[in-house]
Amino acid sequence: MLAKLLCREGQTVSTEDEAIDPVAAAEAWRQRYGPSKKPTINDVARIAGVSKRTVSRVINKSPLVKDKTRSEIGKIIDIIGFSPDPQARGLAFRHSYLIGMIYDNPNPQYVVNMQQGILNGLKNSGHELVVHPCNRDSDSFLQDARQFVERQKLFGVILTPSVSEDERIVAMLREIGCAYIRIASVALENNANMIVSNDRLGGREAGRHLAKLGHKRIGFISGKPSFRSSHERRLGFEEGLAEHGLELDPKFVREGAYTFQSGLDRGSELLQLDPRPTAIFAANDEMAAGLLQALRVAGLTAPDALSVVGFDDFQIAISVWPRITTVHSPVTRLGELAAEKLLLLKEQETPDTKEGENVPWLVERESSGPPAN
Amino acid sequence: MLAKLLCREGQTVSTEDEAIDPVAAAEAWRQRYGPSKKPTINDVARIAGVSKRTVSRVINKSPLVKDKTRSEIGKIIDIIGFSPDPQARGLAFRHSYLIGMIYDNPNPQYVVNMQQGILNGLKNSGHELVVHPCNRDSDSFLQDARQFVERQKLFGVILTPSVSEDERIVAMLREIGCAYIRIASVALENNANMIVSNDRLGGREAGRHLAKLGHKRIGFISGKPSFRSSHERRLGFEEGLAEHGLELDPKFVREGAYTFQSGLDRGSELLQLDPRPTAIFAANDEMAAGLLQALRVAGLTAPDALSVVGFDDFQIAISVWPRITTVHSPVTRLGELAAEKLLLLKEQETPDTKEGENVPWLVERESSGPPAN
DNA sequence: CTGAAAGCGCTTACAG
DNA sequence: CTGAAAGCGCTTACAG
Repeated sequence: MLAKLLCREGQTVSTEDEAIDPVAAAEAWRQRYGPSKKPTINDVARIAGVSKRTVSRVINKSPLVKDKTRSEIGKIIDIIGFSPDPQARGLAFRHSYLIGMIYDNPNPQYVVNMQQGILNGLKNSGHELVVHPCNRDSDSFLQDARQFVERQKLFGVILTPSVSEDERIVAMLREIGCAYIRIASVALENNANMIVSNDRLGGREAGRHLAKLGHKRIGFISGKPSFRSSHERRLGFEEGLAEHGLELDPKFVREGAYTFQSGLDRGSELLQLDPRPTAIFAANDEMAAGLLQALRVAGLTAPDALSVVGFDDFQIAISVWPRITTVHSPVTRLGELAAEKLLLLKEQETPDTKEGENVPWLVERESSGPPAN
Repeated sequence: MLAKLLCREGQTVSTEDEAIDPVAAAEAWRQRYGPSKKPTINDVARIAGVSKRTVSRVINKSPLVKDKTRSEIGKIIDIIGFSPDPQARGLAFRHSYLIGMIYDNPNPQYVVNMQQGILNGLKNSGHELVVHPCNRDSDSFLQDARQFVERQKLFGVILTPSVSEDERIVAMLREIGCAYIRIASVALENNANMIVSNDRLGGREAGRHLAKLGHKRIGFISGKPSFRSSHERRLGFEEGLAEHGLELDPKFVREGAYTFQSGLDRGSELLQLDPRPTAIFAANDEMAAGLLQALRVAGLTAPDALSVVGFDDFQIAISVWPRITTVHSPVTRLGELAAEKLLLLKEQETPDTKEGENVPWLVERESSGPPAN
């Protein structure tokens, strides 16, 4: 019947008791304008024979639409390939569909993995990721961040360590009403805004590992004190040692900066001690690699002269020799979770957070073994 | 005089022969609404006593504005802190102020350095960077990219290797009229759309270096054939060798994949040859590090058993031992240049490209030396 | 369950 | 050199 109607000159005809076929009308539209024309909400409304208000309702999943109307509009949208303009939508909604990632982590692999994870979590949500490195020590730090968020009217923001630990920026975000998720080694505030990587648990594994191997003189190279993760990794490490009746001797502890060079420098210092430690836990792989370099410079090798354990499990851990026993932190997964949580946050839904889901784990490699003496 | 006027109840009064002081009016506005109110073009127009059309003209640097009007409006903008909403502007202009970076390079340091460079080049331009990893082998590769560009109505796009070498995506961008800059090892099309890293020149330095050291049996580990940079590095390398009457023996050439593991695997193969090469150029640092690992596995060391040269000069080159002699490629600078060129491209200006500005250079370290035999 | 009108914050012909 | 009106593609009270 409809087929017959459509045959007349390829046009649909509507009479009082016959409805126009929306599918056919949509196909005709696509036919007429070719594949490159981008339809608007007005095109959809015209084809469907409804107001754009109604189309808007189906876009925004309002329940106040008759099922039949909804499904017809849905079909038309599919056929003509309509997708609402995020810019126009954003203008009306007073926000954009952009997620900001604000970071100051110096490790490229951390940044890229995190980005990848966030992007995974954003997939098919219609949101895009805009990246924003920052410098917490800059005078314009807060102002830069604020301008970034306000100008782009960001949908929300994901903060990674160590800027995620900065209460100033968090206060600012709250003040301007910007949704945010903080990724950090430990819960810094109520769960709704946090993704926690539980670095302490990872540090504990490192401590247990070295203790079980029989080490007694055990050293530690930290990150900068402004990095909370470094604290957590140390606390966990000490817990792991304590389980075996050991404790960290302050004279075997040095402050690094999460860089290769700091691992090399602080490592050299520790190696000059007499007696020197038989094992050292570096708070990240980059420093552990530097420590390995220090060993070489001193004419020593791991694990016979010194056991080395790192944290992160990035490529560097398996690019050096011996390969580094380290704690694996699921960075990409953290990014994914952060993105998902941010999306839920805006939907006012209560995120069903599985507590303790992210647990780092130990990866044993060749850089650690029993103590020599 | 004006001061007196302003004293009356803090209001400005205008009489026939006295103009309102726009500065004072602007300050009063800021006073009244507090620091968090975001002004719009209408606020500026109202305070200045002009139409918003005129304000729009000064925002867009139209010459058709009287100097006095322009400077007054400029002052008001500064005082009340107006900055045009990119979303609204974009809606009217039919494009956004977002730059897309489309990449498929597997090296995190490359990606992060590139991003940083692009961001540097975008600074204070009012544009933001949205990142978009892609997979050239995916069926939806082209469609994904197209949707990304069209949905966000991107201002322009920066393509990095190897996706920058994909003619399909470039054709698509041209078809939909999206401005783009391709970053690549060699000019792939007319200069206006290219930033060239001249990898061949870098490869030549590597070749000269090993030739000068006296090596004769020289090997090469390439990247995947789909990476143009690998070709260029090899061609340059052969040029450098040729200058000294040497050429690459095919039996010392292996195909890697720019990864540590491929450097390890292909390196092991080359080391089993008899006689084995006395020097190997790996087309990137990651593979050179893998090659060093292969040496260790074989009970050999660099540079006495084998000289190793890499390419990139990333952190890995100085994290391993011996530190890798390599070719430095100014990735961050390339990103910066790409961003600047893209901005100029849209302004219809002819970019004044300094040809051959980006020249990679050799960095000598401990992994290379004279041949043993 | 649906629609006509106004508005988000800008710009662009068109007049003057 | 400047302005009133319409428009970019959406959404939101407000009616019905």
